[in-house]
Amino acid sequence: MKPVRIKPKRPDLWDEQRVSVRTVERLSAYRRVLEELNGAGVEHVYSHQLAKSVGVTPAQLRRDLSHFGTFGSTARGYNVEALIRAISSELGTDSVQNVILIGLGNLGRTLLSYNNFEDRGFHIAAVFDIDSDKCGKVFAGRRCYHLDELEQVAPTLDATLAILATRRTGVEELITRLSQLHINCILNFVPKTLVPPPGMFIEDVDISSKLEKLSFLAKNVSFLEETPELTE
Amino acid sequence: MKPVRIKPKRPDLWDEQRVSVRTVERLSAYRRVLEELNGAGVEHVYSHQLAKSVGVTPAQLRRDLSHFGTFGSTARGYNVEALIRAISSELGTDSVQNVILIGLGNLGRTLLSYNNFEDRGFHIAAVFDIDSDKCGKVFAGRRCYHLDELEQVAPTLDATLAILATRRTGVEELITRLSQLHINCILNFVPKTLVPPPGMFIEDVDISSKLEKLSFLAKNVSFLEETPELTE
DNA sequence: AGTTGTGAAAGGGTTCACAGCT
DNA sequence: AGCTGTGAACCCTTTCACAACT
Repeated sequence: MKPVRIKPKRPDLWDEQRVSVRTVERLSAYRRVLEELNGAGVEHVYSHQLAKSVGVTPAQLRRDLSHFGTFGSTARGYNVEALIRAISSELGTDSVQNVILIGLGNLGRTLLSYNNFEDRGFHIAAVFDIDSDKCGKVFAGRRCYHLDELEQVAPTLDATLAILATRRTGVEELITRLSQLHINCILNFVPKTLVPPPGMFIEDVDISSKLEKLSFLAKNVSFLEETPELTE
Repeated sequence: MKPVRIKPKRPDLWDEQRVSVRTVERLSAYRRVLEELNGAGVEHVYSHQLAKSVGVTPAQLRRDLSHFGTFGSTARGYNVEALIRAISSELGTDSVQNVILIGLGNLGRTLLSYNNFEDRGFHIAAVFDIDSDKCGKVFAGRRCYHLDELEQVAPTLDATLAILATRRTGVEELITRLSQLHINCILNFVPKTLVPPPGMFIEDVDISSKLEKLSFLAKNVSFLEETPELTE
């Protein structure tokens, strides 16, 4: 997996700054635990505490954060609220982003009423489907448009993210249309392997694939890693 | 991420055989595309064709497969059906596995009626919830039990996999109970970071985290990798 | 005492490139 | 001609270990 070059928000990091995608994924995990700590009234946390909760090594946590700046203070660790703000800023979730949802079947409706998105800085602004019975109606506070209206409605929403929860037929054309609308980030629930056009990111959510992974692990139990013996 | 030592199903691979978790994840992707090819009547496929459909390099595909045996034939490539069988066997999905589902809210019901599981070798055999209104009733052909009955019912089902789709409260105790029932593989939809007890695997499905990753990528567009120029 | 941030080393994963084969 | 499987090289990621600091 190739690293991503990050934009030099901080001038002192200009030249060769690269961040691994794995680091970005862990950022989410850190923030989630930090939110829990914040809710519990914790103000400061050490890298070994946070690392243990997330399931990584303290060194990894410190290295991950070091790509984006210096957030810790010696002997007091990290300020929880400040670190939440810093990570949110990096992830781009410090202000709410509009997302469009395509496909209003069982899964689509479940996603619509899934509060976790709003908590984490994403707002499903509009829904599209091909079923004319659904179009024009309002689901969980969001109006459903016909997919044919995508080109008219989407540009008014200032969305760069789309969630795909349709059937398998016609997904490729849909990807092309989204690409033309400059909606370049796709969260894809359709169980079909898609080759993204240049400049587009497709993130697959394949639940069966995760089950397959677990199934493999269950069969091949002998682990290399011993218990890391992290002390609190 | 540490590699996993695989059991020596083939004696010729006994000694130090290790497989990366990433390799296992790609196995799912290969199989999915192979099923599509099989459905289209394709009998043989070259590594560069299959690799392109999946979005990996041909070398990577060949290396991944080489961990499990020799499946290709020079000048004819891979037999699609044989490779499907081989991968299924490695993943443990060559026969149907029972899975239990805990939590019958919106998400749980969506998962229950999600056909893709059955197609890929998994069968949700029973459902558990704490809502007494649901208990005793049948949802999408599966009887719903009260969570209190978990210890009585689960052992009769021969399940090693569980899907968690409950609320956040009480998940930790649930994990402990599952561990005691030797259900060691958990697909977790609860947006809470859980530290698995020894011997247990927890695979998180955190949709918001995927959106955060996409959000980061959208902000940091400048990519290192150029288009790989794979010729068909 | 105990912490963070980071060079340097170690470890793991991917790609190259080619021998051997059809 | 063109393919697979694989040693070896390369690259990326993680971990170690310590200087600087409180």
